[in-house]
Amino acid sequence: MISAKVFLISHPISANHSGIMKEYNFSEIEKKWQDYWEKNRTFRTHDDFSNPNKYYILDMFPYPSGAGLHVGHPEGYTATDIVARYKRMKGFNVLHPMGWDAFGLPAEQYAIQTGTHPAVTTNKNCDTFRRQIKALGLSYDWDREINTTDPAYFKWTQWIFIKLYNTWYDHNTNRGRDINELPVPLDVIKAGDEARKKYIDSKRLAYYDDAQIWYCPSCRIVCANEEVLTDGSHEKCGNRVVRRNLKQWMLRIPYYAERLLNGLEQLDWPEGIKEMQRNWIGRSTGAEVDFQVDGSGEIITVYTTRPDTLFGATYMVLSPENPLVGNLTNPEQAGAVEEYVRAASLKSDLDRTDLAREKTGVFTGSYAINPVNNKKIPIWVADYVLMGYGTGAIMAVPAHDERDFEFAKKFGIEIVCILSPAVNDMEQKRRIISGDECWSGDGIYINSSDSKRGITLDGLNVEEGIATITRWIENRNIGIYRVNYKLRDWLFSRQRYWGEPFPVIHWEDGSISLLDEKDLPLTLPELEIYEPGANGESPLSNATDWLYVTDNEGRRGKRETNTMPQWAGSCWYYLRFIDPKNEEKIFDPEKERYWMPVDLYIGGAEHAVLHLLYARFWHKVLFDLGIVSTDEPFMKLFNQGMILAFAYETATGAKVSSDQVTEKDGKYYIADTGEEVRQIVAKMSKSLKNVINPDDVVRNYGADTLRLFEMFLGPLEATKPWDEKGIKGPHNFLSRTYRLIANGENITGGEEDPEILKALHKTIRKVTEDIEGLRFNTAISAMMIFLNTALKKEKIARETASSYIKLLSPFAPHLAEELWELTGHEGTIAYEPWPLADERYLREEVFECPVSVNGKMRFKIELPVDLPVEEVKEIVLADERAKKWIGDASPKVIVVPNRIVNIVV
RNA sequence: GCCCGGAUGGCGGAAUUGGUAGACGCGCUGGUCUCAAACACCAGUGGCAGCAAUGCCGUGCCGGUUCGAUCCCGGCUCCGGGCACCA
Repeated sequence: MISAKVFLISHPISANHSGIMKEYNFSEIEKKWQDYWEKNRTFRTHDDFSNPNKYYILDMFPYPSGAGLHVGHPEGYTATDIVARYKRMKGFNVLHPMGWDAFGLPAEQYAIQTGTHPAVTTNKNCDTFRRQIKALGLSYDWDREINTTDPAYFKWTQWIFIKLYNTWYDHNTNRGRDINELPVPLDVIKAGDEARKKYIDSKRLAYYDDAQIWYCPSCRIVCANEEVLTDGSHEKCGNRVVRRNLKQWMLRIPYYAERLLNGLEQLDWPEGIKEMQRNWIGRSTGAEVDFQVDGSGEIITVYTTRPDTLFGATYMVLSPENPLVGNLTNPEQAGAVEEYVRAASLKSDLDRTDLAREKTGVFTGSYAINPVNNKKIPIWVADYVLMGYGTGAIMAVPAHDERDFEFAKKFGIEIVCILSPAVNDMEQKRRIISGDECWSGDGIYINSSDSKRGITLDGLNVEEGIATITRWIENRNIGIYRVNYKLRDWLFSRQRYWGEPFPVIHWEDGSISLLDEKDLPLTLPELEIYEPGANGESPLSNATDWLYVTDNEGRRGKRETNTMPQWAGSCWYYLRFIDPKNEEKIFDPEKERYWMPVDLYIGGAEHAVLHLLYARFWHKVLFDLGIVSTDEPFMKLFNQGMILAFAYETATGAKVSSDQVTEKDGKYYIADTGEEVRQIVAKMSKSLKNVINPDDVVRNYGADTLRLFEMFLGPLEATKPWDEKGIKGPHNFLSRTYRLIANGENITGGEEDPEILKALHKTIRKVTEDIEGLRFNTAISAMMIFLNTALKKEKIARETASSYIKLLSPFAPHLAEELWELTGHEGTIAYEPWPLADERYLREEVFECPVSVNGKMRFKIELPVDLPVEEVKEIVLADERAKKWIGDASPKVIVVPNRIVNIVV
């Protein structure tokens, strides 16, 4: 011992065995290879149609915010990059592009405050994002970079808008068609040109109309239904939205509801996302039923999913906005109804989504006739019925609908139970039948027959009842089977400067025309003031030079001053990546046929409904018009989970900025006051000051470590907390890898140790399977296990090292390139063939068979693989350790071949 | 309220979907190196009892099916996400 110490002291450098050891200098390595890739354009994608194996892998492109990247971005980008690099090594022609969804409010807000043109801000932000992304070593083909704010790009966004305008939906063939092919009914033609134009406009997928829409006074912008949260606030700014009537561009997405719904089935998407889209589309089936109004010629048509409960309909409700309200209100009730309707319109402005939601309503004084039994039922007005869904009127069945029940109870309206419920609880059954409790489940009809009208439901169950009554209604011509959707027209304009201008002119005679394709793009004018008007005018209304136009005949017109919402650019960007520089066409159809559809699309779940539904809608329209070759754009979708970060709050729940907190003995305190705070995990946000910037991580540990760490954190889809303490693990793994392989002395030329060989092939198999399944955390763990095995041996054959470097290369590409070079290879590793697992090395002859007694593992015994069951039993029962548990009993033995033996005593 | 997820050591998470629970990593403990520390390296590490061999307990809770349950079934609790007067 003593002499050894003396020896070591006298040779301090050799303290780390094997002489001079090169250290893992990640900054140098990463810089070197990023320069190499850039210089050699290593990841440029060629439209090589001769390779039938193409793989289009796409990230949801980011909005380049001023704050730059946070560590959530690299998570998805690293995942796609691993797959892209892996697929290249598998011989696929890979399309893996990146671009910027760069229209948006923040740049415009900044322009309002500072007068800086949004394009300037945007370009600066794009530069930052590009620099940060390049520092991560992501293998994008930068020659295909696109930017939605580039006129060369939004020219085609405008072009698609013109296509939407010139398309109608043929419900017979269920596809969109050119507006010139729209058959116009004879009576419309007879009614003249004006009527004909009106008819055609009523069929276009894009239309301009007065609509009651949500308006955010704080942002001075209209919002799509989807952008308004349940509590009536604007999802962007959190302020209250109000109802307004404004002329706006709308898209008739509901025409595609059925196709958008059915199309989901063929898609390899997370079930949850598909379910959210289904819910959003909100298909329901039922019937429209006509009710005569007593003593008047009026008819109220209602939509109901439960026509089978007609016998239980004891009143009707009109939405306050329903145009029939005026006609159906009798003079005695007029005051009360007017007051209610007025209050409701105010309420919809201020408090439409009142949480208390006590049912309110007022009687019109009129009655309707229930067609199944001729009974007179009162007609009410109540705001729990919405004008925008169904027909804006309902038949109310309080016995079998919770909302109607609540309303009827409050206003003392009759409750007639017509369905004996399928419940065992006799007391509950009694309550339901007597109308003291509501029942919306299945059961057997009672009181639901009328011999005069030839309708009998009694004795049937709900399913049979719905079918029977629907037939009866249709035969009697008082209604019709109907499919309904929650999905509404999509409000497609915003009162903003920084968006795509509509290629639209409004003429003084009230007509609208769209620009010619050859006049695209219509670019934005230069402005001094970016602020929108207080009444919802877009800032573009100030651009007088740009705004006014005169045609050849001297007719004067005004350009559309609204711009498109941010969704427009992201609705089709994946198509432009295919042929991003094409000036003649949106893209070359041959290239489109080769590259589409997107094989794998990765992004955050926050776009589950909006972006993904809109993009699918546009895609289907383009498909119907023969512009794209596939019906769906994104075959496989995967959502990466959010990365959360630690944040701190006081005992009262007040949030404390992370930079003010210090840790001591596992507890957290505010540095200045010493007050103890609690550590929580929360979304990264500026206000909590818990945003992690990837630049810092790259500087301290390197991009390869960051990539590995983000992937090692847990399953890609999981929400995970960012805890930088753990980053040492992946970093160590990389430096240990470097130490093993960069050290020439460890690399041998000859035969490989059988144990390492076996470990290698197991690793190849595991890593390959895990990349295919997007399970990067376990792939990394498999490589760590391999490294541990190899390090124990301190020697590794060159061939083995090469295979291992290849496995590592999609995850830690810089280090892999460096090691590839150090082990004597030339050029990039990016296109080297992916290693194959050789079954020969994977086959086992013996295995450690666990033996359990009564289901509890007791000991292990080495057994040959595939030993016949009887022999296994014999060997196991003969074992001393087994005898200890069995004693004198004669046990039952269950043998699961090559897996486990269970002795039952 | 409804619809989707989820709950496993001190922590992030594994587990071939009915067959050895806790891989891998962090952290922690001990050791080597160091004047010392950091780094690195080696060993250990679910809890309880025991010097130990070993035994008992253990995958949010209660119950069930099974030779055997983290996994399947029934009933809850809590957490995350989405939707919400959609007739």
